[in-house]
Amino acid sequence: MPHDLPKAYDPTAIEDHWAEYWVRENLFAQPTPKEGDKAGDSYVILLPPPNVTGRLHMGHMLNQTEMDILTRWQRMSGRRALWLPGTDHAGIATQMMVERQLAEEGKKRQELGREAFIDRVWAWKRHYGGAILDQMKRLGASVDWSREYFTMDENLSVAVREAFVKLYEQDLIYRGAYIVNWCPRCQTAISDLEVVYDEHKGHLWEIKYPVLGPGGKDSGEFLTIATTRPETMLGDVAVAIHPEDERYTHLHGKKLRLPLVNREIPIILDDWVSRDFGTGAVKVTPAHDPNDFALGQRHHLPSINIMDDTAHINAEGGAYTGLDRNVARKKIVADLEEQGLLVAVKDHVHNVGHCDRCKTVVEPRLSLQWFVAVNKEVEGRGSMAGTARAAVNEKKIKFTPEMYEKTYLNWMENIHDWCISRQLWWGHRIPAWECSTCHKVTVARVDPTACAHCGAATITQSTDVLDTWFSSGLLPVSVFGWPNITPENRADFDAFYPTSVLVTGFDILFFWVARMVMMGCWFAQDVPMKDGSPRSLADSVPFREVYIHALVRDANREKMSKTKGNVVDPIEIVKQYGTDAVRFTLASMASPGTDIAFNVARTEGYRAFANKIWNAARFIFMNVDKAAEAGFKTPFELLRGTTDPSERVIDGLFHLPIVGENNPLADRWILAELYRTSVVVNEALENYRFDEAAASIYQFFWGSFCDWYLEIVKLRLDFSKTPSREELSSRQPTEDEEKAFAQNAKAVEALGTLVLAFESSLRLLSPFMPFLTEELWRAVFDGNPPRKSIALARYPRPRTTSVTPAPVIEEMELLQSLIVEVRALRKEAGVEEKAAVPVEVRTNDRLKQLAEENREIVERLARVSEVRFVPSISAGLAKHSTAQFDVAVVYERKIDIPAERERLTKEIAKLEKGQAAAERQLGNEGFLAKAPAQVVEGLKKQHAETTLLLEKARAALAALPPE
RNA sequence: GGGCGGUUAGCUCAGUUGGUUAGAGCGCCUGCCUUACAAGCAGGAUGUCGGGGGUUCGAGUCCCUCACUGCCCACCA
Repeated sequence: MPHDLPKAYDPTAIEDHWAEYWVRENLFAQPTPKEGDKAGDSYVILLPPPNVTGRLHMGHMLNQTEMDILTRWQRMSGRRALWLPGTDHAGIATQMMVERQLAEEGKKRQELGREAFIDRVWAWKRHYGGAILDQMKRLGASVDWSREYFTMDENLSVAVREAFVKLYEQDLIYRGAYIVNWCPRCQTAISDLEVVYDEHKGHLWEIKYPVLGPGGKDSGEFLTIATTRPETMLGDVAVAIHPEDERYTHLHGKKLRLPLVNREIPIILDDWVSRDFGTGAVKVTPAHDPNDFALGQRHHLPSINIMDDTAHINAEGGAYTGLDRNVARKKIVADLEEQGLLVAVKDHVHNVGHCDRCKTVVEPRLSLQWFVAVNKEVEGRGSMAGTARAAVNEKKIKFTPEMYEKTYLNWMENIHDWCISRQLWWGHRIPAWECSTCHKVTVARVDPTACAHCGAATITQSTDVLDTWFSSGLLPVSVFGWPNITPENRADFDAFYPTSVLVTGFDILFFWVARMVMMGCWFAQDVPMKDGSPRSLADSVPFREVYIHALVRDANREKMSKTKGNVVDPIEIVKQYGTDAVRFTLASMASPGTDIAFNVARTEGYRAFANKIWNAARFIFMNVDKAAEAGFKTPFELLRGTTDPSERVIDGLFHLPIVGENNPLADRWILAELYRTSVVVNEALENYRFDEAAASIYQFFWGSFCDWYLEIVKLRLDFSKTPSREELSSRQPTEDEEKAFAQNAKAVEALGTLVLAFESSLRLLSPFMPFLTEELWRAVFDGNPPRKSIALARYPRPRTTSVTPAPVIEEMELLQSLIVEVRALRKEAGVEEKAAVPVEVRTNDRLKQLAEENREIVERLARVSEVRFVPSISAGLAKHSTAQFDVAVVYERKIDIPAERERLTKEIAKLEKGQAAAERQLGNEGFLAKAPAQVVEGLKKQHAETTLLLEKARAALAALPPE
């Protein structure tokens, strides 16, 4: 029995089932279009690939919820929707994970050797790498699993290699010795972006270096330098001072003796030195500081690297060789002090860079690395960064919120060359071979056997791998087949590139978004359009829009972190409240620009919403069953209006329902509200206003459909007196039975609208709450729906957005306000909840007619026994007034005079305030002259109403008997 | 040091190109198990829109300024 629903909605009872069903049936696969396929705009989203090592966190869930809403909405709107999932091999993160595993076995990766280690990582990936995608499946993400990618897949690796070789050929990739950020724990270079700075209370050590006199002997004079990293002095090759620093003019051209090392080093002059900082004299260590490196280049100084890969002092360090950098620092400071060369130790707060991945203090260090020259111009096509700037400047990529456009451009304008080599084992190995004969480098698409320069076979491949972001930066082109775009093999690329929107957090704006724009534009521009014409910048971008969403924080706005222990595990919350409730929470809090303070109180509220929908369904199904028992059509038949299962008929129903002018007010009203809601929701989604869309659906379903429509429709849902078919075949119906038939006709009509409105509401809600709506939608069709999933039905989308059927809504609102006023009066007069009382209404003809036509509704919803239309409300009755009517309940119990006086006094005060404000404006000539006529008219009307209400309220107060 | 946000009800947040007397959810108060739903229904209270100044007929909305707060970028040893 599909209609035998439990009283409370239990998400756990249905979610796993549907999640599995969607995957098993491969419902969201978007196959490669074939020649001759119906053309339709594609809607493509590339899932920002989570790390294979990842576990799903709230940020992922927000990100995925937004993408899923967009994709489901577009798919239901008839577009060729593709949401493409995959994972990132995450070089450092994954290597660390496996190293840790090895450590537990007491092993090191070096013991295994490169090949065995990589095998081990693959094994780890096969075993654990799918965890995060499994979580995604559980959450019902409507991705195309048949296209799932991994950044180290064969085809994607081919793309990486092609990109590297091509950039090398274009002279945009070079190898060089530069200062890079070195993580001694990960033992690799990392890019500037992977360094996070923390404020650190350290020291500024002032050390005096002996000035050498003639003959290279100590002159007895000293030059005092200041440093935060005394251990690097082992690599000093000079001391720099400002050329105009008068304190040191006499030292120009002199030399110093580097303490502890006893190396003779020059004093050099450079404008870069700040005279105000420290002592105005800077030690120069080109191998361990980017500024010093630049100084060294300018002054042609040597670089002395004093540390090994693990930040221990190397052979250059003399007595300190083999010491860890921190130990060396202590020892050096102690030794200097002993020699009387330590002048001062001052407290100093400065920023210290840490490895983003492992939080180890990074060491700026000179090393041989590979770089992408992002600013270098290539003849005829500008630079990579320049192209990426143009894409945004020329609005080929649109950012939401717009302000991120500025952030992006600002970064792109100050961008430096990108260090892409990593000294790791796990990743795409750099396709460069060094020749030990001629020492030149061979870069090739196919593994070479001999040096391209001298022909010698003495070549070895670089041991470095590429930055993970190099491969993920290529994803938008590589997942659709690049670089193998041939006439026979380009359908995916033509259909799906550029992708529609990138949905992501700002934390990877530079890491990933910016790199995709650079690489996407650069490589796609070389792929001609299908008709052979050159590809414009607009068609080269990797995505046409970027939607940047908020960060999910905890309920106290704190950033979630493992160390703080405030991480909310989405899977746990989902188990507790249901996926749909969590999704709805995230959607409704996802207003652009602000972070989300995730609060389970909201989720509780949306679980209640899910329950509300569930119970509305129970109510509807209860009546459907009643109707069926009485021999009326099933909702399936009602919905189709025919049993013809042809596509056209089914398609026809998947819009918004309409009812005729003769249907009761409530029917026309609820469909008008549905229409209005669907206008708002579609528009909100166009603009990534998930919050607005969610709020609008919530308000419609709960506030309009349940609170009003269901209550009203109950009056007509009467199937109880239906004579059976057998009975009727044998005799004429009696008079009572004739009445029952009439009643039944009304009931069937009511049920029809009810089911139509409900079915449409489910579709409207479906992208937000896919599980609940799937379950209920199928139940609407008695388990035999016209589509395999609600996700494949049509999204309610009005044909025009301009039409607002206002009169119906206005009439209904008038009726509602009458009911609300009566309810309030009842409460004030202390009428018992169950008692039905007569009311007196003084009003105009319009409301009188409306109230008479809908008398039953008023009576039921306001618990009224009789509506008396009177020329004026009887004396002694407490009344409420609106601009349209006065109303009072006829109830013998005495008015609570003090309470009534208080209420009226408050009301009068409020009205007076409003009246004064309106009069001030209307008395203002400037306002009358300059404000639009419609605003002035509105205010005049408002003022008239306020004045009327004020008169009524004052009269009512005066009429109150004294206490 | 440079840049970008935020500050609206007890809490979390909406509030479109300035336009009538500023909204929602949660929480709170009162009364109800009214046979879809107590995860519910009905009614109710609640705001110097961070401070100050300006522009305007009109400012939560635009401008200036101050305060508090968050983030991003840079990395002066």
